[in-house]
Amino acid sequence: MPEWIRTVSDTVRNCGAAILRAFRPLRAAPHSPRRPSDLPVSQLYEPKTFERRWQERWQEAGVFAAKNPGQPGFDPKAPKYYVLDMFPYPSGSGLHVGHALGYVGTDIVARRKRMEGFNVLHPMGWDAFGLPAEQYAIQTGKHPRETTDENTANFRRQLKNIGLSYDWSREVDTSHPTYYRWTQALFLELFERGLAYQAEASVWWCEELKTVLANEEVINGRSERGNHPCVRRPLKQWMLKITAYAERLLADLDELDWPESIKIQQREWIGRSEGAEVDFALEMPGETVTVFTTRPDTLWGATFLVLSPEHPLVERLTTSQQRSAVDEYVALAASKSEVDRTDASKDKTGVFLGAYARNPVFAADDPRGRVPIWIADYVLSTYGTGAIMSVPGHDERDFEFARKFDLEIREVVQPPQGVKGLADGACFTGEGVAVNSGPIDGMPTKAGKQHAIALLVGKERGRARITYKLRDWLFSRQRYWGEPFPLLHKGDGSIVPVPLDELPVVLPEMADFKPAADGSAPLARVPEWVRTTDPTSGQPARRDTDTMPGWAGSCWYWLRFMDPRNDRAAFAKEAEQYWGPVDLYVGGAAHAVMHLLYARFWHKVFFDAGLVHTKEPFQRLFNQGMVTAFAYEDATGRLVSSDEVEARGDSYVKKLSGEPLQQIVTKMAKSLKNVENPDDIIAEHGTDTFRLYEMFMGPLADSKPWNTRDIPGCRRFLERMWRVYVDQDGDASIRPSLVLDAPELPIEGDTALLERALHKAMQRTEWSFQSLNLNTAVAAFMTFVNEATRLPNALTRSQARRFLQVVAPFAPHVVEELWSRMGEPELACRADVPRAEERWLVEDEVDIAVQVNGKLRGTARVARTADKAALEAAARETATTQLAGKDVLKVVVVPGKLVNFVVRG
RNA sequence: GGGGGAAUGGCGGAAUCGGCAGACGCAUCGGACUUAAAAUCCGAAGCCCGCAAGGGCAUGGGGGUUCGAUCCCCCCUUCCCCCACCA
Repeated sequence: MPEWIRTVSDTVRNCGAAILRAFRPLRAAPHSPRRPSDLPVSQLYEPKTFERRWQERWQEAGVFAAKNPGQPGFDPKAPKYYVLDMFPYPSGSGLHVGHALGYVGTDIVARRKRMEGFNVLHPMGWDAFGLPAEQYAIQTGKHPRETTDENTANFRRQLKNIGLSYDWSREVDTSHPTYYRWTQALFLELFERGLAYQAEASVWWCEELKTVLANEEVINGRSERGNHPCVRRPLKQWMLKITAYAERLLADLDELDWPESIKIQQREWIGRSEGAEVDFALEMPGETVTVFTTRPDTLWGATFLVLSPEHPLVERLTTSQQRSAVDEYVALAASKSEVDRTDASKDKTGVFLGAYARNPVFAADDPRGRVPIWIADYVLSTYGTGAIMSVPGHDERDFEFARKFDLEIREVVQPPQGVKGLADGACFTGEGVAVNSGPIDGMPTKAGKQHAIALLVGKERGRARITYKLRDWLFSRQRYWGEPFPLLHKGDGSIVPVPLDELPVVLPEMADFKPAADGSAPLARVPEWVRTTDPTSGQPARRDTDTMPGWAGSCWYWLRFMDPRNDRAAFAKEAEQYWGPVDLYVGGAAHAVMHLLYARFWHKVFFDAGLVHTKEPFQRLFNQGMVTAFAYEDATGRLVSSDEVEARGDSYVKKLSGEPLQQIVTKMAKSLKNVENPDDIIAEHGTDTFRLYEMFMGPLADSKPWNTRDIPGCRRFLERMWRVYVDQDGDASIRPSLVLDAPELPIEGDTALLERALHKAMQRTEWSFQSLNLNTAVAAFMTFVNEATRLPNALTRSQARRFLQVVAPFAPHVVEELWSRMGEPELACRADVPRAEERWLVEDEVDIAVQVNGKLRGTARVARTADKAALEAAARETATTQLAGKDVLKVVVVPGKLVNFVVRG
């Protein structure tokens, strides 16, 4: 017995007698080639009886399996469309309704594009390597392979439950050797191109996690994952030279169809600034300290230098009188949590080194050129040269510092008229005119910068320089659950890649993969894995024991999806030629910087290597909004768990005490018991209701609260739609007028009314796809069904059929069910999309607004083609009383819209 | 502190171009059906005054442009997100 028949009959068996009556033998059998006539068919909308069945049918028919060029069934005439979700990290807690929002949105787009005739690539996979997976594994005592497999199984089940039209034959798992083999191979591409290097770097170290972290993974001195304190430590680490691509990562943003806010964030992160390096001579012969400044025009106002506490010259420059104070400060800065160090609002601190430097723009005997050297933790060792010249007159931080330590403040830029400057006791940081600046006096800031640089170049004391905030990317971790570096360390200290045909370098099995207390890599504890031979030379070698960070696998996964089972290359060139770039990439704004920047970087390296044919991976990016939740707080502002709250009409009270509560909007949180799981909604209302509600909540891009109370509205819509199709009077599976060979009615009277309504719904649906405000499409469906409910006998088979084609991407299961009941032999998801036609969208008669002085005073019904004079005449009639005794000064007539009388008196 | 986004009934939201504010849904109220309830169907409803006809006020607040502003411009308030000593 086929599975779906069993499902239906099980349901029948399990239900009570009352529900049994709802199941009646099918009578419309001649029109339904797929249905045996003895099959019980429900008259009621019961999604459980058919949703799973249609999901299996799609799977069997392979409707969502995308064909690559050269594969059987590939249609070379069909245009391609690649719609990609940001693939999830498969956490132990599973998907909640917020994740599902974007997935449902892209699924609707993918389904619609397929119906429009595109060859659609819509894949899904798992970003399964990384710290959280390992932490979770350690907590539960299970191997991360095991927990990852359990979690991905759960995610896969949840996603399938939502009826998403992924091509599951392309599923990838970044933690699987068949995938990370190619992550390693592509890393070697970067290595061979000199973009991966080892460096002794001052890096973030997290004692709790026993690993180094990238700058981006540390927020205010605490780890992004787990919120553990972090400190800086010098360690030898693998770095990727993303800074070599800074300029292109910046410039190529312009051509992308991305939200402007994301582009701005990326520009900000790359942080290009133009300026100059200036060499200040030290009082030790031949020694200089180099500073970076964006304002070389203010050199004449530099009254002291500040080095970062970590600056290499600090040790040598400190005089004996200052020694103890400096040592204390340096130690303090090193031990201080970065929370304190990076807090911009805190007081400036610092210590004088006792040493002086010479400002190169002043003559050797000019006292203004002798500047004291300080250290302060507001100067970062990792940006510019780790040292600055302080111009307290024209930089807020320097100003604050100078005031605190009573250092000289000199005005060298005159603010424009009316802007406050030093004369008013304020620091002026804008552009003005140079003063007290010798050769550049009188020059505007822009010209002053150029002249100052030319002057420095002439004296060989400086040069123009472009700096980026973007740093090279710390790419190694001393953890277990990641891609091993495919590199061998030879006895002579050289590092060679593992040959491509020896990949993957598989993670060794380890029972205890906890990080070591000293921070050494867990892989170093597997000597039989570490000790190997270099296949090229036959000499003994040691494997690199670091692993790649969690980001590695997501730096190229969209390319693997194009050709996921290729075992000769990461992806075939022909596959990339055809599918690239991603046409629509949807995910949360949380990845605005890191993932999207890293992915662009790798893609550009591949472009240079001739592996891909586009400069950028993602042509259009769309950020889905956050799904928030309602929460309730009592009079004291304390939040109350959702399961203790009861709705009383418009207000909310605490169940036990009856205490009144205030409804607010927050993030979903376990502690508030307001996290929603799609499984629960689907179990209660069905997949289609869940999908519709996800979209109906509001525009895809907006942040909006989940409200379980609203869900029945979508369910009721589907039930109403069902009743429009399924015979309510007799016991057939469908209204007799809708079956395959039903006579087509002439489009007149009520039927013409429905035709108009249908075209309106089609038009609004088309609009909704442009902005991805799919909520308005759902509203349009509801409006049509309301109309059809009012006029059940006027609905023709053609209209019923076309409506299903429009709804199909949104509520695919119920559409397939009704479609097949109508006798359609093919699957609805393979049908085409009917288009709205202009002739059905224009009305013969329209209501125009009649305004007096811009205020609505009535409406007038006029022919669509009426001319301005006729419109005005009709409007005058409507507004007779309001116009009586008034002077009409002007009449504004907007054909088809309104007439506005401007009157006096 | 900087950047981005937002603010419309009791709630979620709608309103292609500057042209009838509140579509669609939730909650609410009324009616029909029912022994009753549920479900369903039909209907009401922004707020204020009024028996009504009608009028006034309304898209966070204040100004402006316009015959006309949820929409464009300026100022302000609140909320959300991101980044925060980058010289």
